[in-house]
Amino acid sequence: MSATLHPPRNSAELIAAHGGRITRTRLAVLEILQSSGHSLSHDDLAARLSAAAVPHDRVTLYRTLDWLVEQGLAHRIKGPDRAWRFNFGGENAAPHAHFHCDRCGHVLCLESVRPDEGFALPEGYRPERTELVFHGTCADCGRQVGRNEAGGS
Amino acid sequence: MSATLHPPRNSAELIAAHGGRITRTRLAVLEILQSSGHSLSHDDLAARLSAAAVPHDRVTLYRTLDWLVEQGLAHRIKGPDRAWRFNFGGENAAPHAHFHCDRCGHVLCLESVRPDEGFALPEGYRPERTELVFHGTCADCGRQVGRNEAGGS
DNA sequence: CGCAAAATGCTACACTGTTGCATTAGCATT
DNA sequence: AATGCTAATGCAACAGTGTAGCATTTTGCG
Repeated sequence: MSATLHPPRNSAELIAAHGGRITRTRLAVLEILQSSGHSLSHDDLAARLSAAAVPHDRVTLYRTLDWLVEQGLAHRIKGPDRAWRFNFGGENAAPHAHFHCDRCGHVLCLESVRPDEGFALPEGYRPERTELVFHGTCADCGRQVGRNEAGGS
Repeated sequence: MSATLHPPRNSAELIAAHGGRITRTRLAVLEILQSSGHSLSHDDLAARLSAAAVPHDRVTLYRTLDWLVEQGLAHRIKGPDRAWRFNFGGENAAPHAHFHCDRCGHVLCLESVRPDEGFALPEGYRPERTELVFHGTCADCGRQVGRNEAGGS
């Protein structure tokens, strides 16, 4: 949001730039999100924190995620199940579609697909936000399937 | 499914035609769904059953809804919250978009809007099903807002 | 350092949905 | 109408996801 010549680069700077205090959980979560290729659920995050031996509390993790989303440092996405997914960024993210892979379960952002196409809604409806989600096989899983089929398993 | 000249009309016939036993809960749920103008959650249904003095059990209601969906007699839709919505039909329903009204909270089917438009996904993605949901103000609520604003509240 | 506010870590709870299992009831058949 | 098989129910218990309240700790600042 600020027009500094040196925007914050690392997690600690990012947090501070948003007026938040730098804490163990915020740092770790931000870094995990930044390094993940796809969105992560609360549960995924908790597992990775444990794996990294970062002590944490369920509730604090929920609150940390809420805060990151509030600050525009993370992006909250619906998953195929009842749990939210989170990924890094969102600050400068334009509306985009998502992809739920039926094979690996990952939820991916399709930045290149805009849901704002001109749909003709019935008279009287006033849409303000459009959610577009594809379900199927993602690029990674598609490659694996192709390989297996080619191999003639 | 069957090509009879006299397709089942009432709830009991519908249930029987699908090889199910005719029970209190199934009858009541089907009738409530048929007479509702918008989709209903498990909780909505439970409330209406209570209002109609139809004794019922939480679990049985869940199972009844599962069965109706399985049989194509009902249609299961995601809501804005974590709860599913259900509406009558689905048997001969083509894929269509949905509308979540931010004002009244209703979830509506937009049968006229098809999500199968030609979106250009990145290389390798194989979509099999597309979910298209609009969030905003529905036609009913839009009318009310218009009236209030015109009245100069 | 010392302080105030922010953030944490508990515990407890709410909501949505599922599982297992003994019991009941629908319905086809006698 | 009675019988019997099995679908369907009702109950209790549990699982996953998320929230509320509140005392305690930590952070960052002056």
